[in-house]
Amino acid sequence: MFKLVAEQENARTGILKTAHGKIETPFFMPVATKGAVKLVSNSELEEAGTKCIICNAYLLSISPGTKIVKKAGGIHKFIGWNKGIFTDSGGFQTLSEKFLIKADEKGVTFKNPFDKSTSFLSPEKAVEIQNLLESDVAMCLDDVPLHGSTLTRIKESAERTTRWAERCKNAHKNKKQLLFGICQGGLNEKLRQKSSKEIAKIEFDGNAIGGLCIGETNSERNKMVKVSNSQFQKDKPRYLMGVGSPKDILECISHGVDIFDSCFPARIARHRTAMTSKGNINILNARFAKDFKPLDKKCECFTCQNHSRAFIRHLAKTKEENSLRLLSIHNISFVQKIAKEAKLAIKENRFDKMVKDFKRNKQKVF
RNA sequence: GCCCUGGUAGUCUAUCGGUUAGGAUACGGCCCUGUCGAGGCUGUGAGGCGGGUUCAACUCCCGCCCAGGGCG
Repeated sequence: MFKLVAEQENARTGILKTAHGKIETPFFMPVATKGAVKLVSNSELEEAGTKCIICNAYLLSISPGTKIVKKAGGIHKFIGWNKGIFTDSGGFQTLSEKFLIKADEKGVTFKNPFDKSTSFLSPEKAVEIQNLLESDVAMCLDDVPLHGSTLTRIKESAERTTRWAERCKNAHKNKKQLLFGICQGGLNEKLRQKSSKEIAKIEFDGNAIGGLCIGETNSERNKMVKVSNSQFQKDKPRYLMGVGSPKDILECISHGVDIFDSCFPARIARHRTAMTSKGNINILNARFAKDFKPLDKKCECFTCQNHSRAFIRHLAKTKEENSLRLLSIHNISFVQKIAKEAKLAIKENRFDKMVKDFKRNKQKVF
């Protein structure tokens, strides 16, 4: 299922075996909430170096519904993606006022975002949906406390997440599908440690770190990542949910994380920001009007091989949506390249140097 | 030559005899991290020129300049 290949201090590279092939870690999953990464086609995703994406099981269960996906022959056939697919349970949507109506021990009641109906999601239901979708990796339903929650609330959510994790494990029937547990614990070291230990004990196929990237500082996040990874089995994949940026990914790889997912690269692309080795740039800036260089000098993505900053800026200025697509392709490629280079660097025992070079190269922080 | 209308940031425009002259766009900056979000926040920047009335004028009056329209 998961095999460690090489390590350098806490950083590791390995191979995750799924029903749709082996995926080398560390890897980054672009977010395809409703079955597609916004503005980017599947072939463009592949060309960008994507081996795995993550969809949202809860949202897919509302539209088009599990029946249609099943009839299509499973989620891979439905969305036309033959590589890895994780599905998120919907737990993260509890953070959004637009979704949450109430959450208690039984599960979560959500507003349906597409109409005015409501739906109920229990741990069992979340697993059942993901079983029916036939994703490669299913995620447990967790109870995520908002950033800044009281200790009482963080404790409640962590304990409930463990109970829900056990229920998810018992409900999981799809033998071809892996199931990952998720820890909580907010920013409290003891609760985070306890939660991670409890999740590890249930013996999932992989362990995820949840409840981060919701407003905490980088050092707070890194601390929690270290705490969780210290409790997780070394021979199981570790997935940090919600990260992110090149810098964050590199930092967390150095703390032993194997898998990442985030809407960040694609979202900031839609907001006209391009990631470069020297920091993020806002392509709308006047200084790019006559800049005929690619977004990033060393990038080999479709965008950088074919188009200049000046052209992309021109498209963005004139509100041509293709500009956002080109930026999305670039940012996803950029992050994929970081993950790929990290993998090689760990194998060659020079990952620490890679991180140092990366940070030195930048004029500002990502 | 005469008449009319109008001159407010780089551009377009709102309002007003008295508080920080509002907005759009442009320019600059910041943010976004298990997505219903191609979004959000923010900074710089303005009353053609000269005179008059008034306690007080971007605002009312006069002249000039400029622009647009009309008549000859």
